[in-house]
Amino acid sequence: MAKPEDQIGVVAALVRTAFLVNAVYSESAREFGLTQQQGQLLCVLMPQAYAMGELSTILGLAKSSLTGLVDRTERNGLVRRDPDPRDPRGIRVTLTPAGADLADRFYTETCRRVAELPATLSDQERDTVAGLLGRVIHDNRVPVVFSETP
Amino acid sequence: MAKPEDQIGVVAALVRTAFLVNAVYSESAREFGLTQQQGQLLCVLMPQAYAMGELSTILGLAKSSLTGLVDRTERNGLVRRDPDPRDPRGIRVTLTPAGADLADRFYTETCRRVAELPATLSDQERDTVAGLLGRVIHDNRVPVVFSETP
DNA sequence: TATTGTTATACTCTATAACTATA
DNA sequence: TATAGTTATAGAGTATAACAATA
Repeated sequence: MAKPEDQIGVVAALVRTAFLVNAVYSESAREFGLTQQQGQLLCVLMPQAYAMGELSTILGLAKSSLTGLVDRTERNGLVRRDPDPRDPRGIRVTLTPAGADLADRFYTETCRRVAELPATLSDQERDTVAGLLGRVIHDNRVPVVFSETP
Repeated sequence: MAKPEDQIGVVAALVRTAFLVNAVYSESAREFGLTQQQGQLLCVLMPQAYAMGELSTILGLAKSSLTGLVDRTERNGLVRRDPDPRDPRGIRVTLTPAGADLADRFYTETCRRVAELPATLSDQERDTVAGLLGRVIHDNRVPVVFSETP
């Protein structure tokens, strides 16, 4: 039972929730032999391929940081650089079959773990949180780094 | 206006909110010449000093990772290693005056930015989010890496 | 000239294993 | 023996600046 003095403000609630989710995400990635960043890259690529510049924007990283991340993930056989047929300068980063398989499994397990976090909320309370955070996400134009229906 | 098809599940809501808050936190730290990790260390140390092992638990890092983080933050003049009077093996990591000052300013500005994220929610909706996430935090024993009343 | 992506360089962050010093 | 913390090592993540190739 939450006592009144347990009530925290929305800022601390958001920051500490982020810390919690982050820890769960990292731990899940780790158990699949991924870093958090590589796991995030795989999740972004699940629905479709992207150019380096697009990934840079979506993930909020400098382009050269992306080069390194894709290098390492490619070296692990999880993604591939395909030429962009419409622009010889560009490439499309795509999941390999092994990458798609691992992404599926990582995604499923991470969803399972994150879903456990609000275990003590009622179904209706979970819907309420989802709806309100969904508006925060929408209004702040958060990129789709993790979609519920991949 | 959120249309029904904008409704996302609680898992995606949590993961994408974490991504958003993380980006804001990092960006704020960066503008104060801090990394996200150093900023987090300062925030944890605002209310009190801690031993290395305690910080390791609070931040979820290996002890040797803490050694490096404290080394770099100490080199920047923001924290200090004080001997633990009760155990010559132990130390207490403490904010220096410069560190306390920077922590205050970083904390205040970060709060301001995070508080803007739910700008389009009503006061009551913000309270609802805070209450529900507060329970998630409580039930998952999230360490106090960021308190609302430092 | 502007855009796409990579390279070179320099840090920071992190973990594992081995170590020192003290309880 | 167990605990507190550091060192050694290796790799991953990140940014800035300079670069190459193409539009």
